[in-house]
Amino acid sequence: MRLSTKGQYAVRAMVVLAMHGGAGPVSLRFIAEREDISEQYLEQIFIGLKKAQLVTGVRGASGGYTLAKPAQLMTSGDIVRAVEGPIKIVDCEHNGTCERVQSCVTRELWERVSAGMSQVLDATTLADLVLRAREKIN
Amino acid sequence: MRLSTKGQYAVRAMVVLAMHGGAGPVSLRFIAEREDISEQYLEQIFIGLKKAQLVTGVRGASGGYTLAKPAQLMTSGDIVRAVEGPIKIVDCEHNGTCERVQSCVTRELWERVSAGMSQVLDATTLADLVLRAREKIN
DNA sequence: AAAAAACCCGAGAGAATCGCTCGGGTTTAA
DNA sequence: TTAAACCCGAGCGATTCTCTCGGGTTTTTT
Repeated sequence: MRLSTKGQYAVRAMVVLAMHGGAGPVSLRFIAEREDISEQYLEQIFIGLKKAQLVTGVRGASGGYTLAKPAQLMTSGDIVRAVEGPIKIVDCEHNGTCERVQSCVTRELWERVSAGMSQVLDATTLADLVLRAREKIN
Repeated sequence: MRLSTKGQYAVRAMVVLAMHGGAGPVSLRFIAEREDISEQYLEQIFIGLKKAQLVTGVRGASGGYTLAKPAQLMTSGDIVRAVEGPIKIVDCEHNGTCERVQSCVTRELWERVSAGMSQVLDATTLADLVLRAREKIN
């Protein structure tokens, strides 16, 4: 029951991206040094972010990544889902048709837990995180 | 971001235990067959449950396990914590003293997510689960 | 035109964790 | 006395995680 580093790195990287918002694309090298994350690992993470249309890549020298839409319109849930897939704490195949009654009861429990997680993640926009970060600095 | 089978099995096993509550101790073999879980794996899980004083073992022939207290006084959070440790989605060592501001901001996020999970888990007692299971049967 | 910066991408390697199994106990009811 | 059941540590195969390697291609800068 633990979020992999991929999800954690993704959110941290997106905060960096959002904080350097207006000033052109931000290179992975910059983020990698700033956050002490492997640059090549970041590349993999950004493939997911790009696929989910949260960032747009700018190729060539002095390129990098920019947000694909305003930080207000992007939640931490979007980011986590982009790199980790759907937010669910257990994966049950046979939907609603369990032969064991007990496991069906627990399945409902896990779904409520997953919903609780999603609720927090979807309620927090990237803009919120940036705001908190700026408050910390001052 | 996924609960291991240990936590899932633990809750399912406890539901079985609670449903056969009054009628003496329930053997692991019974639970194992009923829930299609390895008996020896269950043993390991019950070590945790016992350590957390959620069950009491009855040794010898026709022994087994019983709930250590009423199902109303036991939450799914207690059970999960007993076998999986504290409910937290990331583990950050340096508490409140991050050198990187961004990661501290995300740390707060993960804590809120973990709190969301705990809220659901601690609000659901074992008695609730049993009630839902009985409703399903009828 | 050339070089360098940066994204793009698949494959795989080392380590950790998961999900058990094995092989031994000890205790107690029948 | 036998068998059922709990008790317990060690370990093993498979999977997943976290990252590296080695190649590209694209575009800016010089």
